[in-house]
Amino acid sequence: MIFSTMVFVSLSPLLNPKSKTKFFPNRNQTYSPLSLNSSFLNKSDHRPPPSSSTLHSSPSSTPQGCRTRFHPCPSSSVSPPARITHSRSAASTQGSLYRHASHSPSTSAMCSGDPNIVLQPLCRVQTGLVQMYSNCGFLVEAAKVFDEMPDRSTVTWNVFITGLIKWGEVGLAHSVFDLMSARSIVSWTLVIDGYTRTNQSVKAFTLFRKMVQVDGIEPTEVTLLTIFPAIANLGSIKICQSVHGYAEKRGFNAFDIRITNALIDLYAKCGCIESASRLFREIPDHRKNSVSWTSVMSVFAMNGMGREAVESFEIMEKAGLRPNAVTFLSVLSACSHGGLVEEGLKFFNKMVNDYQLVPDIKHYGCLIDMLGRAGRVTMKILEIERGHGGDYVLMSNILTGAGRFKDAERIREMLDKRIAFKLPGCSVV
DNA sequence: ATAGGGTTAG
Repeated sequence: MIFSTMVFVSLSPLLNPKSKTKFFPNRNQTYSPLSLNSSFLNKSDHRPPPSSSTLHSSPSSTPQGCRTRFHPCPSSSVSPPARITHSRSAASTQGSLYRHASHSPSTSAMCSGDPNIVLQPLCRVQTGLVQMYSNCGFLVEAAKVFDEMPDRSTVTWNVFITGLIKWGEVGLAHSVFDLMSARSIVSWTLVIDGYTRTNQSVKAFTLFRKMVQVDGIEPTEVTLLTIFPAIANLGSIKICQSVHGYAEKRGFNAFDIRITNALIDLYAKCGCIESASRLFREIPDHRKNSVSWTSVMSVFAMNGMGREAVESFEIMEKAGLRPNAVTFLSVLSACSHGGLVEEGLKFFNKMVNDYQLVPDIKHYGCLIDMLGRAGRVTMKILEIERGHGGDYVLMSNILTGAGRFKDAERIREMLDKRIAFKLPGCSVV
């Protein structure tokens, strides 16, 4: 079939054994998923060294700037023993699914010879295979199954595109997307999302615009939430406004609080504080959730409006909404920028004691920044830490990173003393 | 059967 050949050609980099290693950068042992008792995917365990040129046809493959969850590590997410287990079940599943198909309720229909009904279960099984391989990072295997499928549904294509994007092959995913004859909104969203997450904002927005303007396809709320970070990255208030208008016109804004919250953030990042806070004010109170408040607090934080952020926090709390770690980060950042040291410390206390939230490096970063402006850095932080069993080592590392070797040294000493003090206590118990 | 992050320091 011509179509199949086209797909094959476009996937040839994936099917090229030389490119295999690229997908398993952390793999320290090689074995194939179906090698145990499958012959239809013949794998070699002795592959030539990676040849990046076979795949890097465009800079889009560059993983730099990608968010981490975008590039799960194959060897950590799927451990070798699990893989072997998986391999066995994959191979046996294949058989059992086929058996299942022959005993399924549609057996009579299949016997009647209706090709559509016969093909559907096969397509689904193979789609499942493509998905399984894609999720595990076995893109070559996924491509092979995909290529050899006699019949592919839109879901098959989407599943394969998902796999390619998940493992950083956005450019390749786009090529596959281009070959589709019937793209669903999921297909578009996937590729746009791939570009957004790899910081290819122009490509993301170009594709989004093509989808809406040329192909006349309506985005879903997921598509919009996907395109917002790209627009924020472009920093264009004009695009921000036009997308906002679109969302408003289609009713997204009214029916999905997530869209409104994301728009607040988008306006702020495009430098339009007034629009951001107006958008927030226009949300009916009963629809405001903690993310809405957090978003508006971060708008205040960006502009040194500490008082307003503190005030927002209090209103939010009174409304019975529970702040999370991000909420506290916003308010701490606002306190830091607004010079509200006492308030900032109070919020940090509240976070740890009242809400039992564990501060991370960003919270400490805010604290350091805040206290750094006021002087007295180390002792103040240690006061907090002593009360709440915080992480001295983390603190010490932060200070070392900031060039405060002397302070870091002192913290280590205190840590040692603390351990020395604690040990006898433990032995009594 | 397929997307599925509202908000994350400096």
